[in-house]
Amino acid sequence: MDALFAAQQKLMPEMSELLKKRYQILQTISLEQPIGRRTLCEVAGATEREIRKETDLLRNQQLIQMKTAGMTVTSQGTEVLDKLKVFVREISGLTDMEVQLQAILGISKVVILPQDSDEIPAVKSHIGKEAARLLEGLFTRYKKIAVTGGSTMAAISKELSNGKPDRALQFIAARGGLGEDVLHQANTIAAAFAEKTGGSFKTLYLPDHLSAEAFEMMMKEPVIKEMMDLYDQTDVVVHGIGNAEEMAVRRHSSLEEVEKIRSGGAISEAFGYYFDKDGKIVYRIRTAGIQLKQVQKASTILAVAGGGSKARAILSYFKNAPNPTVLVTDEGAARKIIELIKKLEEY
Amino acid sequence: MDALFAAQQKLMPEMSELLKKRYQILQTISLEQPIGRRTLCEVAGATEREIRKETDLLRNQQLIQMKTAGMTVTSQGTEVLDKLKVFVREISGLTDMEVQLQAILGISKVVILPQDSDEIPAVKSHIGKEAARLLEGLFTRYKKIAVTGGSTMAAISKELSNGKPDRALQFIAARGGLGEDVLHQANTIAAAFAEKTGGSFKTLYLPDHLSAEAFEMMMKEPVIKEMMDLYDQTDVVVHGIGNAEEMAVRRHSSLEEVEKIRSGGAISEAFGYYFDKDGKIVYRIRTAGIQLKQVQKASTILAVAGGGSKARAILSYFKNAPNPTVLVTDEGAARKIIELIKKLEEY
DNA sequence: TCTAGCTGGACGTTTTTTGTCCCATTAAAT
DNA sequence: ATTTAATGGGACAAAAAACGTCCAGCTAGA
Repeated sequence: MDALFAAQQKLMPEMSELLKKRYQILQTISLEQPIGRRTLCEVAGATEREIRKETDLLRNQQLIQMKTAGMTVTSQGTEVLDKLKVFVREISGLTDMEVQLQAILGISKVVILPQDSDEIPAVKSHIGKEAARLLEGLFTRYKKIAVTGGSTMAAISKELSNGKPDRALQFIAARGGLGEDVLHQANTIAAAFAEKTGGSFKTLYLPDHLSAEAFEMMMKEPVIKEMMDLYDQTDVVVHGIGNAEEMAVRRHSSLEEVEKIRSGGAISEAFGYYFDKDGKIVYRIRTAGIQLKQVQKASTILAVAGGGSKARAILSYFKNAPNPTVLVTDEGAARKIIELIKKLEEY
Repeated sequence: MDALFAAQQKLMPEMSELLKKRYQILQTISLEQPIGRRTLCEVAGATEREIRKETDLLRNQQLIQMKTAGMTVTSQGTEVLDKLKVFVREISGLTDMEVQLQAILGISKVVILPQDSDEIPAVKSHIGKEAARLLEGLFTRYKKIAVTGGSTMAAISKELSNGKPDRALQFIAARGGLGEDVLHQANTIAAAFAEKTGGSFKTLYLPDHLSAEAFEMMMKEPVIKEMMDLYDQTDVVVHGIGNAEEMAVRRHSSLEEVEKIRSGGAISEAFGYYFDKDGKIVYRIRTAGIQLKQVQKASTILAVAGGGSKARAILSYFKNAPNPTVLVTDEGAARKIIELIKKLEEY
């Protein structure tokens, strides 16, 4: 970092935290605008008084404006956001952590966003936005994109900008699961991606859990076979990473399954596969969906997951993750991962 | 200024004041070390609590250390002072003001130091230090230096660093006045300069006010004549600028003299000359001392004066000041001068 | 027309800051 | 050797600021 900034922080140590806090608030407003005070409190994880104090200041500084519909960021505000982006990352030590994580996880690129999405819901949007930007950067080269479900994936779809539509883009639901909340399943996400980008989408309506016979039968259906072929041609895979047990519960897995997952020591889950602490596959849902081999064949894989609670899962999944994977995560998860690694090294 | 800093200040407007305050405290400690809390309060013009709060912070930041003898600046502290020097000047708008003043006063160089020496006594030391540094820069080229009296000049002598002694340096008392406080008269100052730099000094012990006859008589004395010759060879003149009336009072001038000064509309005083608002000479003390013509012949002239109360005097003196003059002043005086000029322009 | 969500005002209750002592200690001066 | 004047640190009541929390009035959109 610049020596001048170092000196500045030496003389004003409180500056760092203050800057981060205000930046985060301003950024959240920018993302959710127009947004009211109360709503902002919840989404930014702060008390009403605090939000009020800061937003009053931001208004006096002409960085935001307050209308009856809610608060909006002014042009000056977006400019400030833009100018300070790198700086905030720097003083949060995010750049350093990104390099560390790249080494730890053995992948070529990690993007870390400030704060912890477990504590501050708005961080999920920030992650979504960053992932959306990265994904958009791939659109010119790659057109066949497989997407999974989950709230993180939903956040990405929200942040995809409706730029010039690209009809060639094709979003493929990576799994046919109906176990989850409709808004967060792969099918819905694929549709949302397609709508935002002007592309098309392919869905797969099949329950996650099928008996062996039913499964075999279905796989012979032309509609399903077609999807299987698409998976083979996939250029990009975008997926979240979940905690094994949480996912099992959310999917209403049978007791038998839960037992397998538990006894196998499963920690993480991604596109229907359960991994243990060494990244070995413990169990996979018998479902129509993308296969691990097919994922590994993709040119680029975008793994998106944030929050301290996801740290162990991320670490587990990346033990054997394909090399071209890019991870988008947040500070909370990143710090926890580094902490876990340090503890491991001590023993 | 850098766009990044502008954005930073937009988001944290309180930063600017805070930085200036802490910097000033740290700088004062650096200048007066070792210094105790109480003493620092007086010299920095702040309450005990405030000083205490800030010094506690500075200590936690390892910029100063507290011993029983007083507070001292650590090596980190001096480094921070050094790094932030330009920055503090920038955010105080001093650089801008310097350019403005150069134009207003019609001279080539102005140096402005933060704060107002009327309010904060320590600022006088800062002015002294800056003037001392400038003067030291001239030592290699110029050896014959005429100095006047006054508390400002005394401040310079205090801040002259005892670097490698230069026996060739010669400090000449510009006037022989005995009217003032001994510590602040030209003779004492010349001696102090010489002691700090390892040079020699020439003094002139003659009362300021002499009858015409006595004056003529004395001028024929060889000791005096020698001084007069020295004035002709002077390379550098360092002088303060005073308020006319204040000086008259301090010098215990006769009623007759005071009347002349008053009726002439004298505003400023420098090396025994009194100037009115247009820079015209209203009166001069009949004394053995450097002549205005001799001052004008010098290669460099260093005028040093600070504090809002000196603004009018500075403006008055510089109406006709020699071009190669360099002015060292403070923010208080500078702002007041610019304010006065603005008012003048309005009418 | 109605309702949900927005801002701005208000106010009692903490929490922090502030002003002001005194005290033991130490280094210098007598 | 003794005094003196300065130092940092501790303490505490008073003042000020910050905080949590409510309500009123308004506006945009359903």
